[in-house]
Amino acid sequence: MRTRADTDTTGGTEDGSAVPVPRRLLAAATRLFAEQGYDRTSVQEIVEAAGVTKGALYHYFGSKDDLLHEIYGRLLRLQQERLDLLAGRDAPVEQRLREAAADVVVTTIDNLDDAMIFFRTMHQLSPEKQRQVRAERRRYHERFRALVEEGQRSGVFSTAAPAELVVDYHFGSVHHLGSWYRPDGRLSPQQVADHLADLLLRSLRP
Amino acid sequence: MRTRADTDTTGGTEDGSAVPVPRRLLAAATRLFAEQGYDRTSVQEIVEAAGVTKGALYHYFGSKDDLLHEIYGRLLRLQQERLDLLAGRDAPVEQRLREAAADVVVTTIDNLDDAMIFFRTMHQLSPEKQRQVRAERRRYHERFRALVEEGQRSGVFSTAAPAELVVDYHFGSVHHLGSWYRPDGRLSPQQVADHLADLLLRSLRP
Amino acid sequence: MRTRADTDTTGGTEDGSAVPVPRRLLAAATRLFAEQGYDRTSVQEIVEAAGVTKGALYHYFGSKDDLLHEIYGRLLRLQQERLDLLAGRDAPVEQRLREAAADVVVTTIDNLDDAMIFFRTMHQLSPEKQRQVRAERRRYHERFRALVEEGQRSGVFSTAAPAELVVDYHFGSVHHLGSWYRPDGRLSPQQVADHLADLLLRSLRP
Amino acid sequence: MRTRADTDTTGGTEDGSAVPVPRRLLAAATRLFAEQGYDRTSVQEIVEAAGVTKGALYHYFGSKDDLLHEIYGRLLRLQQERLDLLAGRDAPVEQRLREAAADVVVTTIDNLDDAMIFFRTMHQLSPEKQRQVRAERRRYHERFRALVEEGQRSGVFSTAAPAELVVDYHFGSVHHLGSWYRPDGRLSPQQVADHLADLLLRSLRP
DNA sequence: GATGAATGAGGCTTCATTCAT
DNA sequence: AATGAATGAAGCCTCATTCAT
Repeated sequence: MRTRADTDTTGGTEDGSAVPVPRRLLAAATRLFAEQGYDRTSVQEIVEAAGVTKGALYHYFGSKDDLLHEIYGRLLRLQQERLDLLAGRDAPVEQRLREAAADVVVTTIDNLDDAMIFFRTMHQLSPEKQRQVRAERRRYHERFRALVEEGQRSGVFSTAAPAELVVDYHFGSVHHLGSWYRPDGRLSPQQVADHLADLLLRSLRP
Repeated sequence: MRTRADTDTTGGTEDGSAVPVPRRLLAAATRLFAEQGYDRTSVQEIVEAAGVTKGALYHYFGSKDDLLHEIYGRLLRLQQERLDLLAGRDAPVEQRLREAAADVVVTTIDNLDDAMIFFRTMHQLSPEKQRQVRAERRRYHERFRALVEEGQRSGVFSTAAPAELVVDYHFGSVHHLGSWYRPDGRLSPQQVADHLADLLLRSLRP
Repeated sequence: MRTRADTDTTGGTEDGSAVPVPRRLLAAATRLFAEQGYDRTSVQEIVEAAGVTKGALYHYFGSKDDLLHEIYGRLLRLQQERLDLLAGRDAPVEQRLREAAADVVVTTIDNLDDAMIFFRTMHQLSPEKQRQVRAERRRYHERFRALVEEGQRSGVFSTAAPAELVVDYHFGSVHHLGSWYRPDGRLSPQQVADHLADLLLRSLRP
Repeated sequence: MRTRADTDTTGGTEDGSAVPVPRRLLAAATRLFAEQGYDRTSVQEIVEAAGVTKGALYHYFGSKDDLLHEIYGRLLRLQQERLDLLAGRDAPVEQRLREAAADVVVTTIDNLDDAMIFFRTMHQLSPEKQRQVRAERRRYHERFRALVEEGQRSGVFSTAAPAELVVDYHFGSVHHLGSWYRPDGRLSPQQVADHLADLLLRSLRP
C-alpha cells in the first residue's frame, strides 16, 4: 500500500526517461483510465504505456485501485485547498460564490482526465472505499453550500430553492463538463467558467 | 433504486414465472447494472436473477451490450416522444421550456435506474455503438436547444450565455440526479423538477 | 435417425421452394461444410440457408453427424457403382485401370464439395462411425488394387512398387484435387483425369 | 503417432518438469491435435497434458491459433531448408528431383504429427492467416516445380503432363501419407520414400 | 528496485439438442 | 410436418496479483 510515492523529477534528461517511475505510472494510468475507463484498462497496458514492468507497478502501488485513489486525491486536495482560500476571503458573498463557482470549473477543465475518471469511477468502487471518498467529497460540498446559505440569510440570494439543491445544480454542470467541453472549442476554460458562474448567480437573484 | 415497475406479473403463478423471459432478463439486468455497474455485473448474475439459463439470454439478446442498448432505447424513446409533444404545444416559449425542463427531470427520476446506467455506461461502449447512441441523444439535445434559442430571439430570455451552454448546464443537473436524489428524501420528483426548471428559467431572465 | 429421406422433387414451381426440405437441407449443409468446415458450421446456419427451422432438420435427420454421413454416402455409392462397372468390363487390364483411374478423378471433380467434406472430415468422426466409413472405403480401395495386381501378374505392369502403395499414390492425388483444382482453370475435369491416369499408367510401365 | 522426439528433457527432475513450458505446451498440443483434430481439442486438454495452467499458455502464445502456427512453422522451415539444399546441388536433374521427392516423404513421415495437423487444419484458419500460410507453402511448391521444368526443358523428362500437375500429383501422395502410413508397417520411411520417388521418376520417363 | 513467469478464478459466448405445442 | 424457446455444457480468453530471482 505504498501510495503517494512521487518523489519529484530527478534532473530529467531530454527523453523524459528520468521522470520517476511512480509519476510515469500515474500519468499513463490517468490517460488510459480517461480514454478507456478503469475496468477496461488492464494493468498490462498501464505498465507498457509507462515503459516499466508489472513488478515495478506493484513495487510502488499496492493495487490497481491504489492508482485510482491517488488520481482522485490529487484533484480533491487541489480543489479543497482553493475553495478554502476563496471562501475565506474578505469580500461580498456574491463575489466569493462567483469566484468559487468559476474556480471549480477552471480546475476541473485543467484536470479534465482526473475529473472524468473521478466522476465515472467513483460509483464502482468497493462500498468501503466509496464511503471514504464520499466523505472527502462531502466536506467540499458543504463548504460550498455554506456560501449559498450565507447569501440567502443576508438576503442577497433568493431562497426559492433549497441551498442543497442549488449546489447540486451547479455541481451537475461541473460533472457534465467532460461530456461536452473540448479544448479546441470556441470558449476558453475561463470563459466557460465565467458563463457557468454567471448562470448560477443569475438563478440566485431574488 | 429499482424505480420503475418490474411488477407487471401478467397472469403469473405464485413465483412470477409467467412474466415473459425477455422482460425478466431486462428487469434483472437493469437492477444489477444500476447497483453494481455494467462491467462489474456478470452475465451469470443476470440469468440467475432472472431465473433462466445463459442460453435463454442469448436466445433473445445478441450480447451483453444488447441488453444495455435496449435499456437505453426504452428511456430515449420515452423522453424524445414527450419532448416533441411538449415543445410543439401552442403556448409561450417560457412555459414550454419550463415544462420540458421539468419533464426531463421527472421522467429521469421515474426511470432512475435506466438513466444512471445510461449516463455512466454510454462512454464505455464500442466506438461504433457509442456514435449511434450519441446521434440519438443529439436529436434530443437539439430540440431542447431550439427552445432556448427561440426565447432568446424573441427577447424573453437573456442572451448572456450561448444557448448551447445553457442546455448543457441544465442537462448537467439532470445527469447528476442519480448522485444525490433519493426516493425517500424530502422532495418529491415533481418538486425537484419544478425547482430545477425554475433555476433554469431564472438564470435566463434578461 | 431417419436418414435418406429425399423423396424427390415434387413438381417444383419456379422459385425452388418446392424442392423437398430434406434435399434443401442437404444442399445447404454440403455448401457450408465445404466452405467453412464441419465443426465451424452451426446447425443454425444450415437451417437458415435452407430456409427452414431447427425442428425441421431434426425431423428428417437424427443429428448433425447424420447429414455428414448422408453426404458421404451419396459419393461413395456413386463411385463404387461406377468402379464395379468399369472393372468388370471385357477389356485389357491397362485400359480398365486407365478408365477407372480417370473416372474417380472426374466424379471427384464433379462432386468436389462432397469429396472435400469427405476427405477433411472423415478423421474427426467418432471412432465408431469412423470404422464404419473406413470399411466402405476399403471395399473401393481393394477393388482398385485388384486391377493393379492383375496387371502385375500378367506382366503388363511393373512390380517395382507394391500394388498397395501404387493405389495410395493415385488416391493421394485424388484427395489432393480440392487443394488446387479450380473449375475456371485451364484444364477440364476430363483433361485432368486423363493426365493423372496417364501418369499412373506411365509409372507402372515395366 | 507421436513421431518426433518430445524427449529432450534438459536436465530434468524425475517428472520432466524441467522441460521449458513453451516446449511442453507445443508437444502436448501437437500430440492432441494429431490425435483428435484441432477443433476437437480444447485448450483445457492441452494445458492439462502439459501440466500447466491456462494462464501460462496465454503467457507464451497469443491464442490457440498461434500454437498451430508454430507447429506449421517448424515443419515448413525444415522442409524448405532441405529442399533449397538438395535442389542447389551439383548433380543431374533426375538425381536432384529424385532426392528431393524422397526427402519430402522422409521428413513428412518423421514429423507425421506436424504434417497431418498441417494438411488437415490449414483450410480452416481465418482467411488472413490462411493466405499467409499459403504464401509460404507456395514458395516450396515453386522450387519443386522448377526442378521438373528444368528436366523437361533438357529433354530428360516427358512433357506429356504440365509440370504444375506433376508436382501436385506427387504432393498429393505426400499429403496422403497420414492416411495409410503406419510406423509399424512393412516399409521403412526411406523405403516408402524411394518407392514414391521412383513412381514419380518413372511417370516422367519420356 | 525491478523482473516476468505463472496462477486461478472468472468472463462472455456458442452450440447441438430437446420438447411442448 | 414443423416450430422456436430453452437447456446445459463446454469453449476460448483475460486479468489482477504473487513470488522466486
